[in-house]
Amino acid sequence: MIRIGDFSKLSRVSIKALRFYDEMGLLKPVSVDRFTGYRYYEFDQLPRLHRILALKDLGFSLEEIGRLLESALSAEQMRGMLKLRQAEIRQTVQEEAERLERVDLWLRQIEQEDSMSKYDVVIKKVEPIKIASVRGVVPTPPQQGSLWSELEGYLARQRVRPVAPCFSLYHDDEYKEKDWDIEACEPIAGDVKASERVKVYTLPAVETMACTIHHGPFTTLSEAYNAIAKWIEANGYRTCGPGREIYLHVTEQGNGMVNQTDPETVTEIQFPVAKA
Amino acid sequence: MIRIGDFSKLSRVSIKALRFYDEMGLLKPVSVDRFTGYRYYEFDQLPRLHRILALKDLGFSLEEIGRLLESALSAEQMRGMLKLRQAEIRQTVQEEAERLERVDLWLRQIEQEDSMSKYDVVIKKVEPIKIASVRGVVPTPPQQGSLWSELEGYLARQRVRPVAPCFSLYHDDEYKEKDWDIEACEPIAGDVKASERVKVYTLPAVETMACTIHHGPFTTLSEAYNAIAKWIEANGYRTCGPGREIYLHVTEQGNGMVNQTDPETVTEIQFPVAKA
DNA sequence: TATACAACCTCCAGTAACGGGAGAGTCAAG
DNA sequence: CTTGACTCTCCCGTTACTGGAGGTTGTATA
Repeated sequence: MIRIGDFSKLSRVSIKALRFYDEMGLLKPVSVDRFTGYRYYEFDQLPRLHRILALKDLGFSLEEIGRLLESALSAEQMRGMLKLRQAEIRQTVQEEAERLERVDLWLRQIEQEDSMSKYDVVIKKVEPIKIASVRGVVPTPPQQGSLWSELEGYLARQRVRPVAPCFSLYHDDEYKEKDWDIEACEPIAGDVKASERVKVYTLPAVETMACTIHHGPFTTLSEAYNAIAKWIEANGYRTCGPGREIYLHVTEQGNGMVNQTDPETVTEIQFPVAKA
Repeated sequence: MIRIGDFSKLSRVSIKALRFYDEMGLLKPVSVDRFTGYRYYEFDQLPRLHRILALKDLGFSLEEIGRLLESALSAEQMRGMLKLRQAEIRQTVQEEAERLERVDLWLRQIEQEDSMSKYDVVIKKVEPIKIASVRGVVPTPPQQGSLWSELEGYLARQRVRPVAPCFSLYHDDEYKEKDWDIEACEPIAGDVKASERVKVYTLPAVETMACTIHHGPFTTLSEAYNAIAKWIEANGYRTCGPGREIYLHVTEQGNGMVNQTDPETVTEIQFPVAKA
């Protein structure tokens, strides 16, 4: 019978931890004085404690260790837990390696530009979204006004209100000098009739969407595109669908046209991506 | 001015998180209604929030992000933090890779023996320890009794009490058929005079000590040695000093000699190791 | 105008695995 | 009998939030 302090020294496990393992049911003292509450351990409990430490070392949580220590556990079940743990660790290693890549990219950018980039790219998950849209080919992006007039006019006649910021989908895979395939999209709720020109459907969720925010006039939007393209390539992704340009905050000129040069404009650029 | 719910939808950051960032001082709403407490945000706060998310993605804690967002931060300081983070991630990756090795070893052992090994090896840090010792060459380990008689006799005459379990140091690097160089050690406190045969000194701390526990008679101790040797090799370590055999719990026969066959004996085997 | 209901607020509890410390009781030696 | 080392329980703090209770506020509809 040894007291907790000595057992702690023998095992080099802190008293606090031993009490915690007692409470968790991982390692109960062989006896506890009913009046003083003193815990008394035995030497032959050291192997069990050692096993707890070994399993902790493999990264199991104490709860998992509790299950692993149940005597009724077969070698087969143990194998299953270990295989699972193996997969989890592999996952962690990969995630950390990717994170390291991203840190490296930040560092390279600071070296290059001697300052921090204006643009921060993050991966987000995007929910499915129901939209009404008009798609067409226009010479260049700033000339997509006709698509928007068509869409907004239709929705106004149907007395439909948008439920989130509108955005454009850019369907061309490559950069083009002219003739862009653009879809003007307006998120909606409830039932809206489609027409020949106006489609109504739900964009599916995107698990890995690379996103960045541009704060400034549309005329400088290309900087944001450059930054996100660089990020996507440097992090070993590739785009796998049309990019979105979300108009979070725009101002209008008197004539109902969007102000292309307002410096307060806020736009989000999104690209669905996948590991290359 | 947008309310928290809309800001949350725009940024795809939960309301709870936004309130938390407010509380942390990472992202204060541009205005808070003094009477209702409602938080009001602006579109141009999205870039800052995006930066927070990007830094979080690099694995910085919110506190670190707070410091990184201070406008007075130079590119040089930013570089420093990033370099530091880089080193931390590299460390994590390596630790996880080593952990993966250990899981693999467990799995291999289960495959081989179709059950779990009796021995769990863990790395521990061992504090410096002051000892009195007698070192000598004996034919085989079970015949080290003479060393112990000499040491215990001397300590008894000096009226010294041991303060921790006694142990042997095995100074031979390789396995030997006969003539083992063994040091019998007794931890002590306070000042003890040395003699020609009895040395008194402090064993230095060992940062990485591979430890396992043997529960059973001394006659089966070799199993523990086999297990720990296998573990050390499989995990890419090598021994870098004399092994310790710590007698945590022994019983004596009537004649004052240690009982070599008591199944309740508990012994710990330790080897200082370093990455090969 | 009344009312429903969505949105917002603050505060509290819980998460994993303990470490630190308070305040009180216990044990062994001198 | 006293000192000092040891032990007990209980509570708080750690991270980055999530979930929920209980109470306001804002807006849309009947």
